[in-house]
Amino acid sequence: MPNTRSSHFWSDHGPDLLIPVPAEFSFAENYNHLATATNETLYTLRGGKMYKAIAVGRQDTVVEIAPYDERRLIVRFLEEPDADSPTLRAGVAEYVHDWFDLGTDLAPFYRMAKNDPLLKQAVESFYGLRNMGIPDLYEAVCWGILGQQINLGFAYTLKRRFVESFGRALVREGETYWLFPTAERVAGLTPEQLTEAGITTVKKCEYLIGTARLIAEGELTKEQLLQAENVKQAEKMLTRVHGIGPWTAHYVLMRCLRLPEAFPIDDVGLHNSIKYVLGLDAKPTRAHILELSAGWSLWESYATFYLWRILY
DNA sequence: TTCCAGGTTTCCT
DNA sequence: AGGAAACATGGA
Repeated sequence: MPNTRSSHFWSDHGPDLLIPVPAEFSFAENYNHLATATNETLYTLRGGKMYKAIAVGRQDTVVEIAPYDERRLIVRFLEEPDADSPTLRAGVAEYVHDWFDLGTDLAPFYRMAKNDPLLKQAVESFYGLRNMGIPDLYEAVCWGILGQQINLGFAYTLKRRFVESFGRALVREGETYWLFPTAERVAGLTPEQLTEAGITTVKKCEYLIGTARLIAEGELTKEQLLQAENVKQAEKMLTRVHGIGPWTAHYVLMRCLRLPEAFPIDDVGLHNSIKYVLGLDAKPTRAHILELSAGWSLWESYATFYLWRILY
């Protein structure tokens, strides 16, 4: 978490914000990564720029994100009367910082990966790609649940139905931008309301509501998870929740809490990527993956993220 | 029709 | 603790 008390890590540029990026950063690689998502609801790519609705406290806003120079991003507010609000500006800057994972120094990862047979090609091809995350805990949990045991295309369809039924639409400059449904909103829904909205898998509906209640009641928070002694304990805090198994737990720890050693080892996409890179006839066994990843210590999440990227 | 998809729960030694 | 079986839905 960047320090925003004594001095901003970002700076004002008229009504816009300038946000510094690390050396190991490529706007184009991150843009191309976002572009691989088909049917995405929660951001828009247009003319080399990213557009995203962001909630800061009770305030909703929409921003445009683009490269400013080699070392900075520029963030422009779209039709935002409160663009001079310090809390809104700080909140947006922190969100962007978190979304792009700008606080991680990737140099050690690249030093390790350039000698790793599985990662070598990926880190060359996608140099500057960050683990673009899901800062909101409920959104991260939902995306994990929605993605369980179905193909990714259908998962995006379910997410779109969920967001467009229970999220909030913001219209700016003639375009619509969506905010993910809040846990507070979904906590008050019934499974029937979700199935009627097109979430055809009943179990997922129950899980989406159950986790919404926990999070809305403050019984599952990012702060609690970050206080865990280690990844094993954080995993346990998550897997005791109905609908969250080992895969979803590590997915959330990787994309939201950003534990570097989070490792969704049972992930089918990871298996397919390893199979592809090594030219295997069949998907690797768990033991084989443990062997291949022995040198990834504290970079398991980034290794997984880069291997996923290969598949698209 | 069969198989698989960014798994989880339940039940069983 | 660790493994097998049941589970649900859409797309290729």
